[in-house]
Amino acid sequence: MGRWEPDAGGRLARAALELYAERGYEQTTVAEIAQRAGVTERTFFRHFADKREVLFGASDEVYEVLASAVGAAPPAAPPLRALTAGLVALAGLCAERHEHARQRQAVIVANASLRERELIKLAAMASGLADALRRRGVADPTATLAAEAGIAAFRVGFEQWLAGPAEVDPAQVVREALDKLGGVFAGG
Amino acid sequence: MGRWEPDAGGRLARAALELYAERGYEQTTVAEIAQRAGVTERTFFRHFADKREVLFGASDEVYEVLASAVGAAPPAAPPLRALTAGLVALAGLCAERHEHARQRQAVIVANASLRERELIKLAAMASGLADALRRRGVADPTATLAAEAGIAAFRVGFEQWLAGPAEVDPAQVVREALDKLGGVFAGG
DNA sequence: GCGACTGATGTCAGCGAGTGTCATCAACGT
DNA sequence: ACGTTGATGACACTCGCTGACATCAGTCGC
Repeated sequence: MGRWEPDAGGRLARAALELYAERGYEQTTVAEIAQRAGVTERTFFRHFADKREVLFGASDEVYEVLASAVGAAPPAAPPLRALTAGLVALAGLCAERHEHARQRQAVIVANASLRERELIKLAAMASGLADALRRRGVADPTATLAAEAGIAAFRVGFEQWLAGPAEVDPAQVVREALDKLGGVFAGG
Repeated sequence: MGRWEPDAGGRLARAALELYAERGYEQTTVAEIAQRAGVTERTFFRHFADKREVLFGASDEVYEVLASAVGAAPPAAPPLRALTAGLVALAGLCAERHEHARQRQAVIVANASLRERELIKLAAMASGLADALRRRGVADPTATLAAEAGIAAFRVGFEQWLAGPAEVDPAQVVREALDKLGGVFAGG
């Protein structure tokens, strides 16, 4: 065993989510989070770039899943098919964590600066998705547009899934959102 | 004439854009902006909620133009037609200000927290756009999806317009972006 | 074993964003 | 003239965040 309790980052992330949920993001100070995690304020900022980032640490894993699922689609598959594969894989990541995702989302939507941070994470996802489509030979601006629209559909589907019961398959809800979006442009 | 020079807010907004462009957003302090505008730091925060908001003051006007153009489309027009009308009207607002828009955009893309703020403004536009579509009888989640995708297309078109010569009509570029996006879902 | 090194943490000083509060004083209405 | 209003100044304060240096268990080379 080390000089300190292990997993300081994990303790900080859990303490932060708890406190943000209990009393709100703005009413929570970094000093309080650090105290609950048993470290100093300075250590918080060694693990997370800022007070918001503590809720978004898992983003990196997400980019990889998205890109590899898009790349794994059959080479002859049209862009929409590859896009769907990526977003369905993304949805799969959350399937087992309905309650955690719901609590986290409740904290985020309750605060404007957390919503800002979420939006830039989604934009980064869209950017990575567009990259993955370009690697499949989809040209710009089509790749960018498809990625942006796809992420929008994902977001809408994800919110629907959060609002519903835990048994529902998030991947299926995301598929349906993409279908609906297709209807806007195809059916008029 | 009042006790002070008039239009303190305008002077602050101009001073801020100048300084952000000259030396970067993070290297500029609010005290410096206030000094260049001839007021105190406290006065800056009476005119703008924070250091970022000084670049986004015109947003309110934007929401109104968007909503009224969507509402003004013929009642029988399909959602895509109404959506296009709104985004084209929005593009028209910028037509005369190519250089100003370009400088402002350069400042924004150079800084992550300014990009965050821009994204939440765009999300607010999408939300208002979805409202306007719902008032036309478009049901959710179609209204939300169409609005999100439409804003994505607007953004892509707007960036293309900024990158090109000032004579190009931004409305036309936005139209083309929407067409391309339609191709993803229609043509496969 | 012993010393050098590493790496995560603590400690402290400090800057800058943003807020609450009260004072000031031209303009305006009565 | 007199009270009111509204924009501003002045000042103290909290909190997010950073840089610099100290500390010390574990580890590696010898």
